[in-house]
Amino acid sequence: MPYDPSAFPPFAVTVDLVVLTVRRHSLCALAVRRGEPPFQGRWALPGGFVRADEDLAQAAARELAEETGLRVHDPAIPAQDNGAHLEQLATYGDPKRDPRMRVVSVAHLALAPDLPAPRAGGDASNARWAPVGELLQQDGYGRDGEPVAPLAFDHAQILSDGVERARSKIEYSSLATAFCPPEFTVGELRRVYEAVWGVALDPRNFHRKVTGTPGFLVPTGGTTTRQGGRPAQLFRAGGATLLNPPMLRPEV
Amino acid sequence: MPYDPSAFPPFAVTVDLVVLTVRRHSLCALAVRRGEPPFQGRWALPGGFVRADEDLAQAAARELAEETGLRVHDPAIPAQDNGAHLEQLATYGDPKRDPRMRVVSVAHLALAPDLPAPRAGGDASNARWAPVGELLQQDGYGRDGEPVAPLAFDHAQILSDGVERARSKIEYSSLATAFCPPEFTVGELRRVYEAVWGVALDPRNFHRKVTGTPGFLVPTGGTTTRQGGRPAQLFRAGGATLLNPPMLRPEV
DNA sequence: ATCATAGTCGTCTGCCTGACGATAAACACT
DNA sequence: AGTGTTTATCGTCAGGCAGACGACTATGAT
Repeated sequence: MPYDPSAFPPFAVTVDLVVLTVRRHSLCALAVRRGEPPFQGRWALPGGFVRADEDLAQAAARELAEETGLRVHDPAIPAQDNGAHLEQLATYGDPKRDPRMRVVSVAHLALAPDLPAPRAGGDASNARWAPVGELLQQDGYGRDGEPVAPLAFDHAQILSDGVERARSKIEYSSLATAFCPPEFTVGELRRVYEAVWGVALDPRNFHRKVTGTPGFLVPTGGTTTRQGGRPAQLFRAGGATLLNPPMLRPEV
Repeated sequence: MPYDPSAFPPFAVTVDLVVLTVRRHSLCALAVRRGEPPFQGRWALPGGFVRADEDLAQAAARELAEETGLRVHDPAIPAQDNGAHLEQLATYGDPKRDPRMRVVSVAHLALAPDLPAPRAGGDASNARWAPVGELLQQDGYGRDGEPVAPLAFDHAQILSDGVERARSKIEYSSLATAFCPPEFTVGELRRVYEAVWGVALDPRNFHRKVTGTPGFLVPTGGTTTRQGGRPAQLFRAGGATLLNPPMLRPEV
C-alpha cells in the first residue's frame, strides 16, 4: 500500500515550556503575555512551533534560549554546570485545546537558577517570573495589584503538571541543584527544597542528609557568608543523579 | 497577525502502545508484525494515527481495545477492576524516525493481567506476547527458534522507556495490581514484582510489607490453592494508589 | 560587649527493612 | 497413614535511617 497523505489528518506540533526557578523563597515560572488572539493580553507559557527538520528536544532548547538566553545542560559534561536542566514533561492534544486548529503540544520542563529579568523579544513587560501559586489561582489579584486571569489555553494544567513533576523529582534525584548557581551552600539548597515543596525543613537533619549522601555534593573548598551568619561551605553538584535513599518530603 | 497555515509544517500524529503483562514468570510486551513497508515483516509496537476529533488518551484506548479487547480502567470507579491501566509515556519526534514522513508518536503505557492469545485483525500469527528481553536484544534467536530482528522504527527505545517506567512505578505506587486478576494472592503479587524487576524477593518480608501498608490490599475473605501448597488469602486492590514508604527494589 | 543569624556536629528514640527461624495447610507420592 | 514438597504466614532480631532537638561556632549588626 503506497503512502497516502489523505490517510491521516494533519496536526500542528508545538513545544510549550514550564520554566521554573526559585526567587525570593518562592517557586516561580516564566510567563509571557500573548500579543495576539486567541487569549490576547493573557499570560501563557512560552512556546512555539516545532520546525520541519527539528527534533522535539532541539525545539524546546531553542525556545528556551530564545526566551531566557539559557543554554541546556549537557549531561555528557558532568560535574560542570553549563546550563539549565531540560526534560520532556507530557503531551497535550485535546482537539479543542486551541480554537484555531488542531495543535498537539509537547510540553517540556526546564529548571534554572535565579536569573536576571527575562526577555521576550526585548520587551520586558511581556515576560515575567511569577510565583506559581499566583499563576494557578483562578481569580483575585497578584502581589503587584494586577488582576489575575487564568493562563491561556490549557497552560494551567501544563504548569500544574510541571510543578508536580519538579516536586516529586527532587525527592529521589539531585535535580534540586539545577535551581542553584554553580557553587552553593547547604542552606541555599535547603531553601530550594523549602520553596518547591512549600514546607520548612530542619536545617540540621537536612545538612546531615545531603552531606551524607555519596556523590550528591562535592565541596569546593571555599566558603561564603552571603546569607549572613556563620560562613558556610561551598559545594558543587556531584556526579550522582539518583538519591538512594531519597529525600523525604514531610507529609501534609 | 492573522492565522497563517503556511507558518507551521504539518505533522502526522500517532499513538504507539507499550502493553505489558506478566506471563509464565516473565515480563512480556505485545508485539505486532508489520504487513507493509517500511520494516515489512518485522515486529513493532501496536499503534496508529490519531483521528481528527480524538483526544490522545482516547486514541490510545481505542488502539488498545482494537488490539487486545481490553477496556481501560476508570479510576472514577475505585475498588473495582474494570480494565487495564493506561497512561501516557512519552513522545518521540525525531525527524527521521519514520522514513516516509514527519511523524510524532505519543507513546502510551498499558498494564494488563495475563490474557488469552492476542488478536490483531483476527490473525494470530501477526500478534504475540514476547518477553521484553527477547524484543530488546539485538540479534540471536528467540525461545521458539525464530531469528530475532530489532523492533521497527525507534520502538526498541520506546519499549525500553516503558519497561523502565513500569519498573520504577511499581516501587512507589500500587500499580503492580494492574498486572493481576481482580482477585489475587500475596504470592501472585510477589511474582509480579519478581518478573518486572527480574529479582527474587523474600516471601516473608514481602508479605509483611504489602499486608502492612494501609489501603494497598483488601481481603475478600476467600482463599485459593491454585498455586499449590497451603491455601492463600485472596485480596483485591485497595484504594491506595501511592505507597508510602515505597516498596524497595533490591539493589543490583 | 551583646544579640541575631546561620551553619555544623551530636544524641536519642522509634520505625522500617533485611535476614532468617518456625509453624501451618494443602498436594503427591509411597 | 506417613513422608516429602510446596506455598503461606507469623515471629524475632539487628542495623540503618529519619525526626526531634540540644549544643556549639563563626560571622555581622547594634
